[in-house]
Amino acid sequence: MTVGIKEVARKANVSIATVSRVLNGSDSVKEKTKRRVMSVVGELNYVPHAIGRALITHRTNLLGVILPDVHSEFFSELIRGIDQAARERSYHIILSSTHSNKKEIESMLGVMQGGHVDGLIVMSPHLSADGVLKRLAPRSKLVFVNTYTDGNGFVSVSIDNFNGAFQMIRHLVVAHGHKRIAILKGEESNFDARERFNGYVGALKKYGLRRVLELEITGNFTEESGYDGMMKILKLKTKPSALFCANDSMALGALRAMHEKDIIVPGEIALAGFDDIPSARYVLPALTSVHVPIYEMGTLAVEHLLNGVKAMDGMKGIRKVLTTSIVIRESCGCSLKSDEEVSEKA
Amino acid sequence: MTVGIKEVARKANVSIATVSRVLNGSDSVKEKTKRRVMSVVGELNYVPHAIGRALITHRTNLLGVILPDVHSEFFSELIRGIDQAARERSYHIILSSTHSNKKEIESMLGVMQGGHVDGLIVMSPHLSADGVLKRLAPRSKLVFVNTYTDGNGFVSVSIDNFNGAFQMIRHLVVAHGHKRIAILKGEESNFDARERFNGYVGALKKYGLRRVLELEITGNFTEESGYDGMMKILKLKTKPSALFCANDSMALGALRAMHEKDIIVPGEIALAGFDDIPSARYVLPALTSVHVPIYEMGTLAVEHLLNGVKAMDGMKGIRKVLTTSIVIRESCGCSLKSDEEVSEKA
DNA sequence: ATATGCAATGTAAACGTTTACATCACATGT
DNA sequence: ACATGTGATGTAAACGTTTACATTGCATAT
Repeated sequence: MTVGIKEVARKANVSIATVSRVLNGSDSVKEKTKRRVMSVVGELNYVPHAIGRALITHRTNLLGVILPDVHSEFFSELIRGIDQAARERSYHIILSSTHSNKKEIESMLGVMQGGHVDGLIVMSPHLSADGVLKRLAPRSKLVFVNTYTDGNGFVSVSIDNFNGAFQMIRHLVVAHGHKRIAILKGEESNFDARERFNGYVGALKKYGLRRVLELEITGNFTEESGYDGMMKILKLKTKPSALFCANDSMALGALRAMHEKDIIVPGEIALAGFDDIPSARYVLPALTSVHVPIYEMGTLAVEHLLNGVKAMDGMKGIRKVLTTSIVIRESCGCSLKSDEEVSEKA
Repeated sequence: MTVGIKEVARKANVSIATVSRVLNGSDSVKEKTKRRVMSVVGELNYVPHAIGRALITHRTNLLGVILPDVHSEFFSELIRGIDQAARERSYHIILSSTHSNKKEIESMLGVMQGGHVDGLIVMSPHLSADGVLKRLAPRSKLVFVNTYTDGNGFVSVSIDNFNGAFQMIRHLVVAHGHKRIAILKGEESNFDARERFNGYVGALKKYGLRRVLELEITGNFTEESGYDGMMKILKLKTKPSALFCANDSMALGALRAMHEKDIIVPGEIALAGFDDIPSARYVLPALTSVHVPIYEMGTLAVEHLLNGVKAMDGMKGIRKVLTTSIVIRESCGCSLKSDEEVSEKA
């Protein structure tokens, strides 16, 4: 039905080999022939058949991306980064999201082994790399994003959850003098959540504060659970003077709860989040948060996938951790203080 | 390198044809043989090579999705819907976003003609369907999302921008008695923006209000442009009593501007948006907006693509318009009124 | 015993390319 | 005139499947 290389060849009075050579910008083909072929190609509106080509070249120029059911902002930024970097190298991405369980991930890995993609980017916050990938052919090109790679020989890109949380607590302590800081953390099974919690604990320790178990509430990264968690906190006899939420969605929920109960933020309780989602700057008071370079994480993953091929073979592994930065807005109480006090760097 | 059908065949003492039949759940193959083959398949961890298969079946089980650089919430919801529906039919999607110009879209169409995908979903708010697709092979399976399909014979799914806007204006007029309603519209080239503006104009006319040119400000759907637009409005000698923004991002910007200038919302100026993004419910006052069923639009697009194949051949075309609904929150002033007054339905 | 039919399996072509190798025409050096 | 080299092009195998068609073996009917 569609026009193939043969028709082009016939119409241009050459063999299909020559047509192929022209199309692949080969070295040795006479300029005149080249022009003749190209003219026929244009005339017939011929487009090489990617599948036929892929079969013999073993390259599809497709990258697989496997994501969990991740919140919207994170999702779109990551994809944007990946897609952009991929397209610059004339790759396209084949996407599969909302994967929460092993089964689904493995099904996607099937697509991969099936030769449909040249490489794979996997984000699996609940499953460790080793756990999922026992069966994957070792030669596969693969990079993990924000995934716990317990074994070695993996390539991974992630953000520095620990330090982001650490610095935020540090800020609450040294810039504002908080001593009773609650945390709304995520689920234990979530890699990001764990690390952020560790950062919180680490900072407490570092600055001589004791952990108080009743101030450690577990949510599940949804706005809803943030609201619920805050309600629990507000029932405490001695309330915290500050609350750190392991992501912004929960912080938004907590904020809603506090509005409802007429708690003044940051006057009575200071608030800080993590992720720096767009809404963070539009709520009142504007939310102080930890900014994470999601887009960059995406582009970096692609770059590693497409450049660092040998690195994988060597069983060495690469682990790139992108640095986070805290962005100060109103909810932590900085607007209440003099500029001088606020500007505590590093 | 990887294990192929031949090795399976050899190890199971059958021909590759039989292996193929077993794998495709064919009718006639003896139960015993079937088991033997499957056991070898498991043992060798064999996965059929998708490319080889696609070459002869002419099906890749891949759907192409071409999106413009669309705002994050819309983006992720749409993808979620598409991906979900696709996976239910064991398709995967190959995604290409941030396409703003014709060139990029056509490049993606190349991938399509190249046989890599079985169908295509295209969202192109700035380019009309006819305009873009002159060159596409007519047999291609293709559905448009939120795109102006001026010609016929296209399949499209979109949201009812006109009625969403219309109803919102209607609400502002009949429930709150506004007579001087400003609009912050989007760019003329944007299909959604045009329709929403038309809805605004239509409602004005219907309720006997006159258009006032100085109340029609053009933005570009960004928060920034909403802020700027609002600043312009605030410079007017006689300000509007209400403002309708063609999307929520601009409404958020406008809200920020009003906060800054100490304008009370909705007391002095009522506000309404369009899209019902998540932030809408977290800002203060919570934003009244038009809800759009993005997820459903995605699933519907896939269903049309995969079911309504013949419909396309018939040059008839299908045009599905999803209905929108207004969601009342605080920014329009409803919380100030009695429940009775508010509950004006239909 | 031979023919007939059916169920199970095998053989080989086809899908649309790329590419190693072969061929060809021609110019150059002798 | 002949060998040789070179640049341009053609031939055919290969990639990993599916599937139309051929073949085989066996049971049943005659």
